[in-house]
Amino acid sequence: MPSHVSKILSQLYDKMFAHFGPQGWWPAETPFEVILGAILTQNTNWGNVEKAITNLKKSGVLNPQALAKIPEAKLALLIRPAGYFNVKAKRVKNFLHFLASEYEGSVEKLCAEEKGVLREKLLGVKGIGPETADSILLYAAKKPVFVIDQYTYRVLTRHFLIEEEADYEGMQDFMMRHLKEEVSHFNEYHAQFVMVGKHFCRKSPRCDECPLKGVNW
DNA sequence: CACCAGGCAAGTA
DNA sequence: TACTTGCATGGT
Repeated sequence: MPSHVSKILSQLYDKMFAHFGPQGWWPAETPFEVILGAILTQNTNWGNVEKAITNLKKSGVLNPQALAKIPEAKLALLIRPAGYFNVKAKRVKNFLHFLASEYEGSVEKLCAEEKGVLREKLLGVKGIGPETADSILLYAAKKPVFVIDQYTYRVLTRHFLIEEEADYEGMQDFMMRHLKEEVSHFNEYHAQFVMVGKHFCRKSPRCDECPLKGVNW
């Protein structure tokens, strides 16, 4: 028996999906690329991340082994278009050290780790916070985890589905409590939140044109 | 020109 | 504990 909130969330999803169509996240060719993208896109436009990824690919270092060998300063120059390149170079290096020491440098082994254990271990890496960890869990390791971001917060608060004071864990609990635990659905739902957030629910919202306008509950 | 972008850690009081 | 600040490029 679906709860009232579950029905609302289902309506929201249907409206967004009808407007934007399937997003097919994450836009990457390999799980390792997903992980790098998750770190590089922190507070950064995805287009800039793509430039950085392209640089890594052209330099032939878009794999854990090659990337671990190049100096941090060199890495920073390659990812320069993604912004915050010095901090992000360190964060990528932190992750690579973690991958080497905990999973013998194997992304496949990392992805085979149990969900809760992996989440805690990822959060132990300096530079990987809740959103980055959950993006890795969902989009690289295919674990059923709902990713929360600023757009999620804006949509949920502006539609009075959660309180303004809600934190990351609170929003994640809310979503996961009311949705069927399914990787493909968590994947697409989060992507739809980002799309509606980008186009209609910014700091200067276009609520009158938003596909979520007129959802009745 | 101002504002924004798929966060996080470190510093301050 | 609860705020604030630094990090930085590139598109609109």
